[in-house]
Amino acid sequence: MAEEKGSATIRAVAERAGVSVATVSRVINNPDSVSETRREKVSTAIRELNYIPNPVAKALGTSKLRSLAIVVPTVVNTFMAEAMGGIIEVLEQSSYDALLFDAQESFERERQFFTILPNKMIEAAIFIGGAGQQLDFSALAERMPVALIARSETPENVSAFIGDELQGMKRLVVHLVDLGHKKIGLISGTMNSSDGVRRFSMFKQALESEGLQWRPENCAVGEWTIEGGYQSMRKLLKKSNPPTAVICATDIMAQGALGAAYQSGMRVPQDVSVVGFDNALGSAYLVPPLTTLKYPSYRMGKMAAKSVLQKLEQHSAEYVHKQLPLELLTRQSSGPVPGDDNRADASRGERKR
Amino acid sequence: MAEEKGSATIRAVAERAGVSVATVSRVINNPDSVSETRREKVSTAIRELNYIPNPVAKALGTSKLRSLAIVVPTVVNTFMAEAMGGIIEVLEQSSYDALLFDAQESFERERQFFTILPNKMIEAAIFIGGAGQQLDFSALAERMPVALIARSETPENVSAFIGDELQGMKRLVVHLVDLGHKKIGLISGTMNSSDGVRRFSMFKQALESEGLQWRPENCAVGEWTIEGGYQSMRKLLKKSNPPTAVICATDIMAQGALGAAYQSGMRVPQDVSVVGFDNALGSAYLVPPLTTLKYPSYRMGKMAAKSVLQKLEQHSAEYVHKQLPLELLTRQSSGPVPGDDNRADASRGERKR
DNA sequence: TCGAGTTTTGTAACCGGTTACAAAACCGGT
DNA sequence: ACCGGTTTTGTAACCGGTTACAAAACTCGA
Repeated sequence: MAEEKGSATIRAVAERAGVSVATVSRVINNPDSVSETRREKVSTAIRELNYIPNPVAKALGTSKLRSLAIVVPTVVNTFMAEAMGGIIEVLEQSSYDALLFDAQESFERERQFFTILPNKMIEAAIFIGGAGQQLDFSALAERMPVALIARSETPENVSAFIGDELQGMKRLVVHLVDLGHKKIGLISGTMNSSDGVRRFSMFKQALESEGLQWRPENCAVGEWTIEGGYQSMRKLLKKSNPPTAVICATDIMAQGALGAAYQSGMRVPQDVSVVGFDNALGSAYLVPPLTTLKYPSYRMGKMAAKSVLQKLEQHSAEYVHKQLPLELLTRQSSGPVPGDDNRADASRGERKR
Repeated sequence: MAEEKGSATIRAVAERAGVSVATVSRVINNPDSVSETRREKVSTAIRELNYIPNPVAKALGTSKLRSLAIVVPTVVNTFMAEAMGGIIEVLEQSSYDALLFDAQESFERERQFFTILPNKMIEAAIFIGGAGQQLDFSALAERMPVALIARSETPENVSAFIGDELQGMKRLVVHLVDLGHKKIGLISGTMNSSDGVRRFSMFKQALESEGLQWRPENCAVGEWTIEGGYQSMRKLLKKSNPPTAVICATDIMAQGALGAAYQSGMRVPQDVSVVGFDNALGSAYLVPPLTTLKYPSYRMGKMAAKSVLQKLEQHSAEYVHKQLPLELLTRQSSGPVPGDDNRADASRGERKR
């Protein structure tokens, strides 16, 4: 015989069950400390009154609102979406809710969150990507558990999950070299972001470790968007002697590059190979399907959520710093270098290395 | 000379300023009711102590936590992402935060939110899409302002924003008919969702209004995902006499269909035309660029957020029910029917209608 | 200068929980 | 039946704000 809406107070329950409010509170938070009989009575009263503890009142007492922040540079991006999906899947089985903060691609806003978050009674924060400058997370981490996904910073007092991008970049280069490519280009995001700089230097390293020369004219930078990839590819293709293969810093940008190639009448991979970087949702269904690195964003989301949750319930929990391998997914957007007689060799993967 | 961290209490401020807590509270919430002198003193104290009111304590007093829920069937989807982006952009300039709830494609979970939300001291809710069954929103709407984005339900006491899908579907059909197509297929999501049923019946209506016959063998249903679109397209293409043009219920599915066509060796649009439905992020950069309807998800997100915010600050605000036109974006994935001698005509758009 | 009317201020109760502390109830052993 | 020790229970203070109400401090005209 349920009554009213679910808005009874703990005092009402106490009265109905003929016990004190403290007892009711105990039944809810620590049942074992209450005698069988009373526990029964209280439970019944709770059910009858359809009582649900007010989370805000609870929070005021405990300073814990059971909510955690997800901070993204933009929500309109499949990488973010996947990582968020992972986080949320984990949260779903906890008592925590996720508050979403979107920096709207503004570095300034991103940094503002540092001062906003602690005042919202948020218990933990997970930052995903963000092509912005380096940020000092350790100050924030002193106030709450912090996890970083796909960011380059790794202070001691935060957990961080990132792909092994250098190794990934090397795989990509080796893959293209195996196909006979010598002139390999890069399409990346703007250089005023730490991410851009990072990918760039990794690209150089990877080329060098294959004994190739890095040439500025084979590189183009722009926005971290489809459109950015599109524009960069056009720029590259306009050159008199364009690269025969192009590595894009994200799949999103690779998609733009594919579009640009198509519109310039270049066939992929016959005329030019294009490879991406994070296996965005849908990359397998592009035309042609994109050769890329599988960046385990969903999995990292889960790991990050688990790590902060653990830290939350057990303050002594360890910080996790994990660098995950990136797996090469060979699909159709990469092929033998045009006009290479060894083509057959290459495609059979018979080259050395 | 700021002190400590931003965790002073209102009593501390009151003491420092030599006034009562009530006065401090007034300075913050209703400055005009306080005399010039005291207001000054209090403001200074606030600044000096770096005081920021505790939102939870405030919420306990006012029953308002200044947070609102975004409910999505899944967060890993560009349509959702864009709508969320719109919502968040609006929220950013308000004092509200967004809590994210992901039903994980489970109808059961989606419905659970109805009972969860009211108990979280959430002040409003925005539901985006959701290919689930019809839900009764009016009960929830009695407890808080509710806005619906791209859902078919339209109770009186909620605000709802949806594209004019029937008209959109007709445009698509007309476009294809203009290109000479007679055998037009549909790829849609499962029929146990209201969305699926809706798109399906609209498709029939649209065909009929063009004097075409609806044929079950030209239709395929599956998951509302890329993979679903891929599978459905394969099914369609395997038929002995497949449709010459296929309408997909979402761009996501269309992307899968494009992939399937490519892998079956069919050229788009030379061998088969494929069109989508919501101009997902990136559809313009697919190969070939996808002809589709621009579904203004970002804009709807903004509208929805504005409407609940308005309702929140002014209880008498009107509910908004808006049906937005869907604009046809003609790109390269649709072309004249194969082997049509009138091809030239059609592509010049000289056919009647 | 007084006092009615208006504005500003302070006191204290309240929102709905948690929890320290003390009191009450219970336990088994002599 | 009594005792010390353990477990269960209740009282009341507290978290950090808001706000009703009454008191205090200002108006300004007679």
